[in-house]
Amino acid sequence: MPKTKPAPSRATLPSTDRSLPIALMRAREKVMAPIRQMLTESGITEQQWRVLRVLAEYGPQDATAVSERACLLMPSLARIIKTLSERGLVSRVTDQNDKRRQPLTITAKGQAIIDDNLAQATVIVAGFKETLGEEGYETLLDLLSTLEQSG
Amino acid sequence: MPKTKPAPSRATLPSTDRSLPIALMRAREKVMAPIRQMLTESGITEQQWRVLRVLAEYGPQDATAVSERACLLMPSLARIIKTLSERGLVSRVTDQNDKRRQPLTITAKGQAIIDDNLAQATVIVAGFKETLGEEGYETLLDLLSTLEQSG
DNA sequence: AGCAATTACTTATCATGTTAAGTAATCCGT
DNA sequence: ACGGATTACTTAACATGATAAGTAATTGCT
Repeated sequence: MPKTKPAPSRATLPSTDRSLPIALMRAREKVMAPIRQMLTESGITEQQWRVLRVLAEYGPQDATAVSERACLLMPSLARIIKTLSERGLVSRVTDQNDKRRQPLTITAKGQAIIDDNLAQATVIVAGFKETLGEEGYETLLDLLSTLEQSG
Repeated sequence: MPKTKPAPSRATLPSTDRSLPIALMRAREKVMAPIRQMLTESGITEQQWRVLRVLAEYGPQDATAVSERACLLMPSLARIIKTLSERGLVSRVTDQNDKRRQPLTITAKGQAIIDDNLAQATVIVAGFKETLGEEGYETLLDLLSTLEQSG
């Protein structure tokens, strides 16, 4: 970050350097960088990875559930599912009890991607955990959780 | 979040519910939601707002500096600047000492948007600060900062 | 001076974020 | 049974995220 003159602005702006939204963004950026790099080698994006992980963790479920768990908006998810489906990483069928729903299932091919990357992903996250220390790590997750559930 | 069956996965996945990347994303989402809503009424996006804020806070500077401060990749920023420039919210000229550089300046019209929204933005952030408490808030920023500067 | 390496940006391409609107199926109260 | 909500997605349109490649100006080494 280049250091130039102070602030010629009229009002007293809360510095962007100490801005919560930006701090959250930078931290996330830092954490995701190595994970994204890992996933690139498997030919999938971070969001596709989240979808596969949710399906692997919670089992077959419809798009709305995946949306909440993977933190993806439905329009994005619709596109992602289409891609993953075409590539044979997930499969979907129409629920005959409620034809609006289309339960998703991870395929063996999709599970293989999880299996191939899980260990390394765990190591990466462990690295950050070590950076913050066990206590700091838990504190951070708690604070983030508090934020998320506020309002 | 719907609660279904546990995990039929082969390996022991670290639960996405306690995943650092996802927690960061959800928290950011929560914080930005009201800010985005506010900005929508001014007809600008969250990213455009960050660019204007950085220019207001640090004064005229070229795109690379804005990129780092506003946490935007250069390709995204190039498009945003084009838009903001066309709308007359920022102006850019070619630096005659180094014709590669194009220092950016916020216009009066751009500054007006900052002035119109600054107070409300401050209130919104103050709300989250209150949620976490003064101590928790500072702790959170410190932990995020530690993360960002690690590695 | 001369040329490779670097810097500051731009363009291209594909994937996602975001909001709004649309569609089909299901639910619900009367 | 029937029509107005609601639900589970899908499409559309525009802006941004991310990687790669391209361009022009500048730097630095010989």
